[in-house]
Amino acid sequence: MKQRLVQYIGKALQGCFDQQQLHSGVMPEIGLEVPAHTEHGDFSTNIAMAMARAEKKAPRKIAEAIVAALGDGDGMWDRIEIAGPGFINFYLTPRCWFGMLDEVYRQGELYGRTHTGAGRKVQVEFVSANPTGPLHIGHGRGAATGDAVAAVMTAAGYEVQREYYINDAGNQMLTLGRSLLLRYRELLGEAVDFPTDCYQGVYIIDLAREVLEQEGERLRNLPEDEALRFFSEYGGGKIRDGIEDDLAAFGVHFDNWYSEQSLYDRQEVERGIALLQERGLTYEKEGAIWFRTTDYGDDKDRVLVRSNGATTYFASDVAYHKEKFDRGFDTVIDVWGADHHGYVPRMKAVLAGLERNPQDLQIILVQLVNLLRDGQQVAMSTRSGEFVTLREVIDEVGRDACRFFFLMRRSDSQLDFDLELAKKQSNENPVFYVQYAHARVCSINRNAEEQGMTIPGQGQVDFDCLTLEDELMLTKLLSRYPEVVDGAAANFEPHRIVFYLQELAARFHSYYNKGRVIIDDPEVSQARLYLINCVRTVLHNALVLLGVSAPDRM
RNA sequence: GCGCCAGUAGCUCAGCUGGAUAGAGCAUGUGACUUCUAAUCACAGGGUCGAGGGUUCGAGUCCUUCCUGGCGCGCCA
Repeated sequence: MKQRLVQYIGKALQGCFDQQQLHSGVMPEIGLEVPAHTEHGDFSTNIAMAMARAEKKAPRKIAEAIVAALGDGDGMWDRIEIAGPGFINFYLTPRCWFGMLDEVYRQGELYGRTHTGAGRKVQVEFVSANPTGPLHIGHGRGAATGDAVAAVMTAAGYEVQREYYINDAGNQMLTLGRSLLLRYRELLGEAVDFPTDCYQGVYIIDLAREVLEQEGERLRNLPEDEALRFFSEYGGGKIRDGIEDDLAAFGVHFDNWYSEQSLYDRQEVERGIALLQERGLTYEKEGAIWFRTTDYGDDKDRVLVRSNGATTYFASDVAYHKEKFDRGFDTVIDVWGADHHGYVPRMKAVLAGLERNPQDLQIILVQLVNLLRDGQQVAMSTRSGEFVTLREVIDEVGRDACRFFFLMRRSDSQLDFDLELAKKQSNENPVFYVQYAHARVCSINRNAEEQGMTIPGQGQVDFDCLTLEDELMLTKLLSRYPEVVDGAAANFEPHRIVFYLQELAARFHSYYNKGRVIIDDPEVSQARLYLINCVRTVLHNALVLLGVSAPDRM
């Protein structure tokens, strides 16, 4: 709809230039928006004002010329008005709007897909929690956000891959192994002094017990390094599997699990460092190798190789991101906890060092989650091992509520997650509100079928039967859905889908309460059924993007 | 000290990349179930958009200086 209008305006502008009505000859970008107030029409453009400077002419004069050139639009609009300082407002015909319902019907589950991404390859890397413990609630928000961003971008026509980066190299795996080994010995009755820098959580003890049951006491007499290797690998693998299970329970599935260790095994880390060295972006100081990230806006240079010869986490990140682009992605998106925001400048510097546009890497920072129960904060501390796991929250409040809550706010604002509220089956809970709208349509469908009616298809209804203001409003809202998807994709903001859903559900509930869909007049009933099933389609499609189910009854 | 993010109704938050009279949910108050699901709806009150200055036809949105809160500033991962 919007696109068609933009084309008309473009044509009119060209006409004005050709006929010397306007002189600057510069085709401006045509901004078309839905005005906040319905009195200002269905669409509004500010181009006359935007052109005022170049044309050296009053905006309203320019608007008049454009409007004159627009003609009648083949019945697309009732009227066009020039308003305020020079807005051009379009009032489209109901017939034109209701035609959009056929689009929704025809495309069905595909309605809302666009070609904006033009098949460009995008990778979304998210969660990427260390395999040293189970996922907690904060990871859940990252998972919901990353998955929804990937879904939204897929809908917008990008080719998207979901990737999980496993930090399975370095000290932490040894620490995990040591933690397990010590707990194992403890279970065998040894007196163990469990260090504070080991992982404190009870899941470590559970894992150690598992090992004991499977392997017996034989590991006790293994040489230390051999035992450590066993426990590291065993623990890392088990915890990784657990993470994968938890994510599956959350409805999140990755296309690829990428091992950090594999970068070392394939000498990618060395290659990455060498590449930066060849380009003269590094130097040696005090026995360490530094990357001059300050050249690209970072506030300090960063170490790649420590004076003891060990590479840093940053070094493998250089290799990892280099390798991502080698795999042919046009855009790479990293979803990080907001506490890592200090790493953004150095990662952007990596892009510059790789001679890529820093814009090709987008970093979504997800703020921390404040877990509440009845308004009281739930204390959490990863260190002490006292934290609420994602699995516990899914089990308690359900996957739908959990996902919806995580996506209700823009990701860079902090989120209060109240367990009691998320569980409540009441009007305080926005998840059910939206799902209920979907279930209601299904319920009406069942009712209609019981009365011997069939749900109408395209061409089987007379739009002239849709005479109510609410019916027109609903239709307009449905027609905006693809733009909402585009906007959410372009800005990496899945919460826009949530807000749209709430608005659509509200409009539908309101419509439902004002009158009945099925009335004595079969033609009107048919038209209304057609409309509300378009609503159902869009509710369903949008919920799917968020990973939330669309139930048929509640 | 430096940097990043935030500050909008009593509370939690939107605000479509600078547009017209700043919105929603919750909470509060009143009303609607012999009617396709009341997990719903209708109506009402509620604002110095943290503060000051600037940019322009026009600022919640951009620049700047303060104030407040969160986070980050390792040859850790």
